[in-house]
Amino acid sequence: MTRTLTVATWNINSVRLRQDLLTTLMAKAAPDILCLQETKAPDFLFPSDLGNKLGLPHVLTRGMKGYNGVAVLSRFELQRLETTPDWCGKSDCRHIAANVLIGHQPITIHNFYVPAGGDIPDREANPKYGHKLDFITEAKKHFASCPPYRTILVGDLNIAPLENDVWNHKQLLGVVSHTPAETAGLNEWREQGFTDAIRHFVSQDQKLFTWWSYRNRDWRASNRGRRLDHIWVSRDLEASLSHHDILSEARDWPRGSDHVPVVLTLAI
DNA sequence: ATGGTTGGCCCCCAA
Repeated sequence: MTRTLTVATWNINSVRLRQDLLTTLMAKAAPDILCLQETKAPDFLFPSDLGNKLGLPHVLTRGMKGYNGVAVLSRFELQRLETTPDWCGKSDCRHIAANVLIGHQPITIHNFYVPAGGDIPDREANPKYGHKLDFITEAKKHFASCPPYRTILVGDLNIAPLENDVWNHKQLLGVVSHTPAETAGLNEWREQGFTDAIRHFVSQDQKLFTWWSYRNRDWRASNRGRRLDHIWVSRDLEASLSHHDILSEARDWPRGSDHVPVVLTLAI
């Protein structure tokens, strides 16, 4: 029997401030699994009724005070993967993983919030950039040691890997999120057994963005976007890729995030 | 070349 599984990822930039927008997202995209980044809420302050309200009653959170924070909300039962690495030894709530109990064989989901990396693309001058590169290297090594199977990896990876993942490739080569060191690192991580599910549907010669800075007067008119949010699937799931959606309209939702939701449907 | 905005939280940091 074939069924569909729809996964959404969204850097929501404060879950407590934007609960209403999640109701809107459910009405538009109806994901079975919703992965959030930058929840900015410690677990005891994560809205306790949110999952039930959205029809996604199985909820896992990893949050901290003020910064970062990730969550998975699911229509299906989740088994948390407890033995995930402590990335860069920082215990900073940037990753949560679970098995989704669906059908005869579970699907594994990884939800990442990769460090943004600060402004200066130099690890000596800017330790945050070094942290970002180290995080990517650790992630690559981790998946090299346990190759993905029936696995979906989503998140705000804070890197736009392709020329058409940014509004101006040449101008952004020296800007954190599109430097050669970052894009090479992200490609090596993905090559540990994943396919870029969104680029499976959208040709590499098409511009594709998931984030537009708050610092533009009119994000749609200037369209200085970047594709920072990604969904990858393990290669065994490539044949199951069914369709995708990038909800650019969400950038105009009242008091919205600077990121928009990315949605993938699989026929499994 | 610079500045532009947002959120959380302790008057500044991170994005």
